[in-house]
Amino acid sequence: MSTPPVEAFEERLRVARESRRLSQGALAERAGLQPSAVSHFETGTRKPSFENLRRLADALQVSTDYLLGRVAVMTGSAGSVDRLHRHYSGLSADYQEVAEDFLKVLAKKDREKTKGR
Amino acid sequence: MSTPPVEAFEERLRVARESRRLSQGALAERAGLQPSAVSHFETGTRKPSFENLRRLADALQVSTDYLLGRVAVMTGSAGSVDRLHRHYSGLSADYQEVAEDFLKVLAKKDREKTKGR
DNA sequence: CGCGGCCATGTCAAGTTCGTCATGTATAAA
DNA sequence: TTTATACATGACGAACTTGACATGGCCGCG
Repeated sequence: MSTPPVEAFEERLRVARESRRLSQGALAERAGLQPSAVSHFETGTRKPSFENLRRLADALQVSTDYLLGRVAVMTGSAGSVDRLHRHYSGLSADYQEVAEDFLKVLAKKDREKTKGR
Repeated sequence: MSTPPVEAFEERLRVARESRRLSQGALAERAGLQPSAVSHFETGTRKPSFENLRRLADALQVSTDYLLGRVAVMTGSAGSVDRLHRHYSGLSADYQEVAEDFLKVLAKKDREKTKGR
């Protein structure tokens, strides 16, 4: 709750690039792109294609999930939830929904139970 | 040393979809795409755009890094897995046990459903 | 047999990104 | 001022992806 939420792709690309201390031109060279292309990406006038997204992520050494705004940080694996996760991630999509609904209900029940301290 | 090297995007998309037991049409519906588009992606005749890559990853609950072939495993790390975890970690200890047992049963049921490969 | 789900493949117009290049602005150093 | 760097912006045609369909093959089920 300290840093402002960097959401959009344009901002995240710029943040990642500046954290690497690269100019747009330098990043462009690393990624095999035109300097103007990088500028277009950071100003939001263009979105990178499949291939160029990969190049940007490679050149910047960041996850594409971060660039796409799918995750907050560029860290990967968790740790303590693994048992639950193992069971859950193997489920079919339909069953994942069932599992999520069930947990939601469970959480609500739990909260009610602990209502009066 | 067991699984064949799934490298290309087309294969990874297919693997991820099948692990969720979704038809191309079902995935298309979840991602808001045409069924034919999914087919094109899996046969390699098209590459998804920026936006559609995100949709596919969201619908399949996989990382875009996995789909792009940037990492070996498809760690969820976004979306419903996080939501699930949030609900789960807030539970009291005994409720966590209930949740885990439920998930185990669910996983077993799911496996039986897909007995024949 | 026919029917329906699943999938591959193709066509079409419309939209977007591509690389390339030119131009303009701003800042800083010589 | 002159020079250099960094960046924004726009135009251009080529190449690509888009959604919306259509078509056909393959298979399992009644």
